Amino acid sequence: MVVPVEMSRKRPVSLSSSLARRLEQLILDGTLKSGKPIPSERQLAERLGVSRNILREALKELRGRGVIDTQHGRGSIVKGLVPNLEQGNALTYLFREHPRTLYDLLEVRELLEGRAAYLAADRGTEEDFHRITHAFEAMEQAGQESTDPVRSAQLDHAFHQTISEASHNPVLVHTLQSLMELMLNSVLASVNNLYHRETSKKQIDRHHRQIYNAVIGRQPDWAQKAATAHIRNVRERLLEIEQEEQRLDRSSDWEKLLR
Amino acid sequence: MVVPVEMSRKRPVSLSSSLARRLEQLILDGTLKSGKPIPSERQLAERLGVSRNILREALKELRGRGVIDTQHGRGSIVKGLVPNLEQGNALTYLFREHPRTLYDLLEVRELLEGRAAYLAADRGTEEDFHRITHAFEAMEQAGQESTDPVRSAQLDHAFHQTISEASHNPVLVHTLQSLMELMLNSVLASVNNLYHRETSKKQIDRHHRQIYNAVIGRQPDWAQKAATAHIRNVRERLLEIEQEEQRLDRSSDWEKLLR
DNA sequence: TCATTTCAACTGGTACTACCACTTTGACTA
DNA sequence: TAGTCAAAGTGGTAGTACCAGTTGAAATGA
Repeated sequence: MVVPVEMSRKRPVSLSSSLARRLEQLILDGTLKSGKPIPSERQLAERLGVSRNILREALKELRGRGVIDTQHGRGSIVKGLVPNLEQGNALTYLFREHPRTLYDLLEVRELLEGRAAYLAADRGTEEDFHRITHAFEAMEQAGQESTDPVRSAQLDHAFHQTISEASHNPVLVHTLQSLMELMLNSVLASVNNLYHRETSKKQIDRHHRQIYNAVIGRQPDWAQKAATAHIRNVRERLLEIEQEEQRLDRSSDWEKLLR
Repeated sequence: MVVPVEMSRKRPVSLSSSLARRLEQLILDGTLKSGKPIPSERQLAERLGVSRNILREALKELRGRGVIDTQHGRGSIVKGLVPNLEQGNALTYLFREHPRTLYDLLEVRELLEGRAAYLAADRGTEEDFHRITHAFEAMEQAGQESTDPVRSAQLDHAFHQTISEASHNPVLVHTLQSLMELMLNSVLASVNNLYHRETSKKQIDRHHRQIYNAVIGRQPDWAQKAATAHIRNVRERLLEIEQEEQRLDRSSDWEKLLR
């Protein structure tokens, strides 16, 4: 009921403003995910222990700043923060023209995933670990039952994303997300090839298990090492695949795939 | 073939938002003069024929846009209109109100700059080194002559950018660029503070020289170590500055109490 | 059976009232 | 004269009631 408001600002912070702040923090932490709807005003107001009036003022503030989008009768959705990181245009062009950029991307991703795993092991909460476990088990189970490469890629992505979110670094999360979207949008087909090869699949599964155990076991250094090794492995595999394909079809499978 | 123009206006404008517009118009017309107080909420609400709730939401919008300034128990005054046009991006606010995000960003930047320096030392061409040298010398020279913090920041940025470009990883370059734009647009003032402090400046110059020498000398590991240390140092300095500013805020509160 | 209509239960938008917290002012007191 | 303090003004919150779009599932029609 009574919500303590701590502050050290010049002027006393109004409840509605600090509310807006709290909501933003929730978005940054990933509790409220970009693109997803947020609870209704009545629910939120009750859950946060404030009147709907004041909750509305807070939402108004977020809305004015473009953080959320609201429609009468439907609800509000998170529009996402850090829009400047939508690097779509410039880089999608690059991918079309120079497929090798994929390895450059994986080079960056290797760094970021490693750091994310480190931080996740270091400052992830029990709830984070719960989500990670859930994603991991879903991935393992699907790996035994189904052979659908698309689903595998999705679960893979989900697993890595839960880990990055456990890092509690929103900039890291959003950057990785941007890179992943870029990758999935442009070269999904090639990535899927990985899951068709038994040797690759086994290796990937082993890496995933290493990452998972290290994070859950709160072993930051191991987690980082496992994650970087994982991405590096993916990168090398893709390189092999590409060379193979080039041998088979000199004239570019790539461009067809990327178009 | 004539297409009604206003068909795209699917969403009705909420009363509170249009109210905010009307109030802004009143300010533009001079009815509400800059610096002067505006009528109380109760008066305004009655005069405009709306509920006080909705009037408050409108004021909240103006307040969020920096058009008016409100104090509990006193009232609201017009701060002036059109303060900053490009303020639109939520990031400016985000970084101002959530300083932690800045450290999150620098945490990511530390990784990327380190890797960029490593790669630059490893696979940079002579031409790259030429550009880096050019940028480095310009920075050093300006450091002795001028004390313009803005120019210093620009040259600093240019130096780091030439290095990242020497990494020949476009994804890395682009990601770093995005992060830098984010930072410069939002917290330029704070960053500039760094160049005002002699001790900071000396330390920064030393780090830059270390990075430069390591890259030019083709010492990837040293380059990486120097670059990460550099960014980490910046991060810690900014933390100090922020804490200082918070102390200043509190002391100014004391003055107010004594007066 | 399938397409259509209808309606109930959501959602956000607006109004009104009562009260709390802060600031200013000025009359009253010491 | 200097200090006290209470009233009246201000913005801040809470709560209720109702209006207005949206949705989806049950009821209806062909």
